[in-house]
Amino acid sequence: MKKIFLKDIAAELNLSKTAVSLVLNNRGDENKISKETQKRILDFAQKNNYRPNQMARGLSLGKSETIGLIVPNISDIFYARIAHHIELRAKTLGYNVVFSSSNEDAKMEKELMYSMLNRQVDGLIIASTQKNKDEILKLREANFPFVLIDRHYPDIKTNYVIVDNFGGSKNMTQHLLKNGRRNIGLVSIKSELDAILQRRLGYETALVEEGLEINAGILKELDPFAYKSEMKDAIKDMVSGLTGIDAIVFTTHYLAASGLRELKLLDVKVPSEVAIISFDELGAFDLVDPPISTSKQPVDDIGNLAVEILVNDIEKKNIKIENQSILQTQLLIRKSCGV
Amino acid sequence: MKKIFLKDIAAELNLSKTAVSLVLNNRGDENKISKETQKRILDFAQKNNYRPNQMARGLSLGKSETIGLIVPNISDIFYARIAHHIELRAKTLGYNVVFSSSNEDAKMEKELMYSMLNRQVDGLIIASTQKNKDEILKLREANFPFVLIDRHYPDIKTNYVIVDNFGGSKNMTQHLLKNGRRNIGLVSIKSELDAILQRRLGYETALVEEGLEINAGILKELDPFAYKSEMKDAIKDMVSGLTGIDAIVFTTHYLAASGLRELKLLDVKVPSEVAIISFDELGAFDLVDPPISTSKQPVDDIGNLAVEILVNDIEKKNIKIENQSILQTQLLIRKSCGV
DNA sequence: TTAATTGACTAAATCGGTTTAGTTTTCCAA
DNA sequence: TTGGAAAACTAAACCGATTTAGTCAATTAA
Repeated sequence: MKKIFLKDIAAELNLSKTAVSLVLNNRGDENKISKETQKRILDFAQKNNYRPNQMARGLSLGKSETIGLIVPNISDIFYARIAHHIELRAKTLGYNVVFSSSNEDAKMEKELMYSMLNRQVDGLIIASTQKNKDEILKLREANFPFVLIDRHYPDIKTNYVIVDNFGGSKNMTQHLLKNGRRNIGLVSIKSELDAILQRRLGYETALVEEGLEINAGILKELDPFAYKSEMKDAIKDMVSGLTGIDAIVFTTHYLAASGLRELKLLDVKVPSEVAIISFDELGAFDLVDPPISTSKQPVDDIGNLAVEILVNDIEKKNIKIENQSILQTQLLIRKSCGV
Repeated sequence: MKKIFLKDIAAELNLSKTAVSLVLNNRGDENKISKETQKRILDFAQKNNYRPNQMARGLSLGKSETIGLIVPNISDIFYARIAHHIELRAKTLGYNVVFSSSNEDAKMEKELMYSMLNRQVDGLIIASTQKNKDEILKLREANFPFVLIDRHYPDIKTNYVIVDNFGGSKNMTQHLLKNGRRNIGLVSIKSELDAILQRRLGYETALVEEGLEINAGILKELDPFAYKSEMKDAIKDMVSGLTGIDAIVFTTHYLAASGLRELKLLDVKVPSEVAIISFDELGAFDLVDPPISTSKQPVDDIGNLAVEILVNDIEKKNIKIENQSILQTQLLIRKSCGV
């Protein structure tokens, strides 16, 4: 069975490429192709398993029915899940997904954006490094459809779907306070990501509102790429007699996992000596010893909404969708914070 | 800054599209374009940020410098990790990656294969449902480059990269035997996947070689989509007085996670009453209570090797690469099996 | 009876690249 | 001084679709 092209069908049926193309694109009626001819074309195409060359189609139409997805790292379960939801939703709307990981590298991200644009994606969904302001502005200027997820540029007005990082983090901290913890540390990453700043701010606000002081000594910010090695000292320092904390808020799941590992190595009892809680969760946080409480992000909603906003934009449907969405996280209380 | 095309460059510099195209594809020298002209073209293209339309290029060249990746589910951490390695390796070799999830559905998988072919991917990497023999044969017949990963078709000779499921599973079981467990159950999924069959076979072989009988009552095969709800009964049944097992082998990570959940609900002590071990692992198996022993798959090697074999095939480089690879798993012993 | 309309199509341009088969001009050797 | 080769290009075909602007015959309206 060899490949068959539009012109083959046309030749075989003694018709023009035009007629065949129109019919196969469901525009036979409006172009007054007789019912009979339509049937002949459809049947023949079906029988010979005709599938249009999408490159040719894309070139001609100036679009590709493809969405580009750029995330920091597809092997991060959080982004993998979002990717899955994006994929599913996109498929139901007739779009394919091309993905790539930026590895938190601004240059790479920029490269990927252009690479995808050259591949004629119809729109982009980006969990950005937040270090490509210029490129984002260019995209917007060019009126190119895109949606930011997870991370947005606070001072640029764009479509985005993020979560309430501030609120989620404040909730977590308040929960610890409510349970009598007074000396709560924070382990975060060194980063200018707004999401991370907001989580820190949420933590601080909860403390301040409770009339507590913020103690810089128990506020650790680790290098995003070296957090595993830096974690040992950070934890050791926090639980030492000097600072003697009774709880830790982790601003992201892999920090919590790593932190718990260190706590165990130091034989610190969780939650009796130190309670912990994490923003976002890994797959098995409910199985961990102890099960870790989290502010869970609605990955399904993030993915679905992003696609909907994007496709709405691409197809200029003007269905009214709120395109600056801040979703709420869900506080899941498990043993790790003592109740 | 508006988009600039080949013909714009040509017009601007008073040259032909041919000259510009040749130079931009690094074929100026062999086509005797003067150094000076080459420099003019290169400079102008650079300055104006020229980026060729990949659809046009792809249409013309009949290739796209894109690899298609089909996995059962990108939100499964196992496939997400493989995807990440595939992506990294592909990028260094100049390829992009398009991915899609088949959701274990043969029809969907077939659909995706054709959809990607229509998008002119240069090659495919597939973790197949193993239910599309005909399509795989067609691919092979058409001499289309592809590599199977994780799951292969045992009776079709193709490129593949898989792991030694039999050996890995046998090792796990033998480890439990060595530690004095005699009544070892198996929890697997109902599936014709060769990988799953091999894992079961490895388990059975270990028992038989030890002179033990295989007891169908403690060999559970759950529905792949309903395993969560079926797990409760399966576990309850296995630990009941009648069958009274002292260990369980899980053939995949999510079964282990789910199974452990149920064991905890039933207040079965792991590993003192029942030891467990799992083929493959989630991100946090070392943090779980108790840390779960596993046969760990080399996801990085799987991804890298698959890309190498594929690109070698695409580019017909004939570098000698073994293209039927069976990689070894690594037995990681943790507390869950009692030592 | 004739012009206008409708029905059922088609030829050729187009999308933005790559590539084949030349074309000029210059230079050098016989 | 002339023919062949080399240097430095270019015109036009091509990839496989979509789309614009028609064509031609039959029918309808005036």
